[in-house]
Amino acid sequence: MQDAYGRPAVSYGIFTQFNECSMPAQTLRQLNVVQLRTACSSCSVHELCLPAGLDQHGLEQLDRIVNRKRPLKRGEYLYRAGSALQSLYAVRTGFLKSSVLHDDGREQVAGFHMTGEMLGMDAIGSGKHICDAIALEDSDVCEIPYNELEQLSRNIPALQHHFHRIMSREITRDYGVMLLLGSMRAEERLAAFLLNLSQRFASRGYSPLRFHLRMTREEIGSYLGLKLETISRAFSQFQNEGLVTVRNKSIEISDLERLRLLIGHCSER
Amino acid sequence: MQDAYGRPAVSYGIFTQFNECSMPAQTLRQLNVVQLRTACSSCSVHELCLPAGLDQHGLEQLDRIVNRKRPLKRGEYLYRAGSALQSLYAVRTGFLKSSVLHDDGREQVAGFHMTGEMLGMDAIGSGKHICDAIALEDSDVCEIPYNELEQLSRNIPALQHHFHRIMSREITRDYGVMLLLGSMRAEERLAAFLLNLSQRFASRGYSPLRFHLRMTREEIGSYLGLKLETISRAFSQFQNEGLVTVRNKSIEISDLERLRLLIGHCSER
DNA sequence: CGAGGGCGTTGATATATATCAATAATACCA
DNA sequence: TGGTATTATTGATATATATCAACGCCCTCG
Repeated sequence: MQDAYGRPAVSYGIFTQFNECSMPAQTLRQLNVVQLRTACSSCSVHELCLPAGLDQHGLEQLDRIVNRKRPLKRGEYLYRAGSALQSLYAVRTGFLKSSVLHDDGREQVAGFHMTGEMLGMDAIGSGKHICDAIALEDSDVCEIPYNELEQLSRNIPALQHHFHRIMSREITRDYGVMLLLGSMRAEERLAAFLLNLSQRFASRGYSPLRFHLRMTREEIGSYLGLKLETISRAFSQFQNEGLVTVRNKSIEISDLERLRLLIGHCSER
Repeated sequence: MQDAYGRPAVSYGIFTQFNECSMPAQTLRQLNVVQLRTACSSCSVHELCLPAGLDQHGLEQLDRIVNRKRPLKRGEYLYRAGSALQSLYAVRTGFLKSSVLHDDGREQVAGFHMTGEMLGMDAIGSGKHICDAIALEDSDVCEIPYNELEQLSRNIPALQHHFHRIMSREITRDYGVMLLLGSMRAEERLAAFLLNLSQRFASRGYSPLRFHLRMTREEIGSYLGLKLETISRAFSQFQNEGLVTVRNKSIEISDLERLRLLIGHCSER
């Protein structure tokens, strides 16, 4: 097995097998499922929205059950913890977070979701969502009614398998986060986080070295099990060491390799 | 949403909806899938091995693809990270752990698995297991060839749905662990862990108040993102406060309610 | 029965990160 | 446009947990 973040062999990003896509989001935004599939058949920015391996007929069937949701404004909820499962969602454009809430008010960000990624699978077990999903910027999602997906995937083995893979990768990602939370120190965690984002941006055709954070330091901290001040300090530290140039939410990775090396060599812990 | 561990509304145990079963493991051990289902139809110690809602015919079909594996001795591997996905596994009797490995040698226990729980779902995404699964005591598992399960679940909607629920609950559990690792202090984590075990033992008909830990302090620590000394100290602390009586691996919970209250009231963090 | 190794406990100390606090930069909104 | 709230940075200090170390208890196995 390979190391946590940034290394291709094991991907802890939710859906990190996006390696071949270089279609700009601008274009993606316009297309429906079938069009997308057609336009970019080797591209997998379509974990479910347009699964690999579906034939034309399958795609049309899938397209029929997928609805375009009204776009979300920044800060709007896609769903809330406790609400009944109706649909799974795939991010078309934008950026969302999932957060789990304690009853004592503590919040833990469980994941960030970007174009092509699915969310909502946590609700299948109990029929209710266990976390809030909130748009971190204006976002556009498509909605896949869960019952219909189940039914359709009974008829389309490739869809069924693809769906299982998506669920499984979410589990894989979660294990990666556990590893991160359970055994990495602050700087390692942040490095891993940046590398993961970098990779996810890259596979969507964006620069892996320059990107814009959509979340606050506090949200990063929550995700990484750290306080916002610690995130801030770690960023400053990276900047001092010439690893990264940080200006608010703009990130430029100056030395990807050293950032990678940092993980696992920061200390023994 | 409810609190993390020990509260019924949200269950972070892998498969914690076992509430109605009171059949001793001794009996369970003898039975095959169909027999079990018949013997204990309201009992769900059978996340997959005998899914709720399957009719007799469905059960027979399922039973046909499920193989009994040769029993595992303590310390034996059920599978290793990197090995190809062949089957998913359900614990018949015994106790296992899953652990994820860094390349730098760090190990993180990602979960403990007891009777009726499934493991191996992490491998569906990539076709390879991403963690090691190791028996912590002599164990007996049944093996469900993954391809056949997929195929069968296309014909049996109840099985399909049940399988999805299992995957989803694993995700739910993982979110709970993230919450724990990301926002709880040492004593809260250990309390949550004990309450979770308590609940899982209870739903299998064992005492929720007295049980035997199958794992070492080090393994608990790894799971909870803490060092073994910290686990040891937290146990001692609980004992001093009259919450728990600890004698090596035997645990007796003396004050379940206070143990519950400890979570979220330990500090603000 | 006795030796040895793994496992667990406990103490002293070190250290990473949280907390508290002040200030600065930025974004948002009237 | 300016004012205010949010977000980010940085410093000083506190604290939780890790680390290092010693010891004792089992359990196993010769």
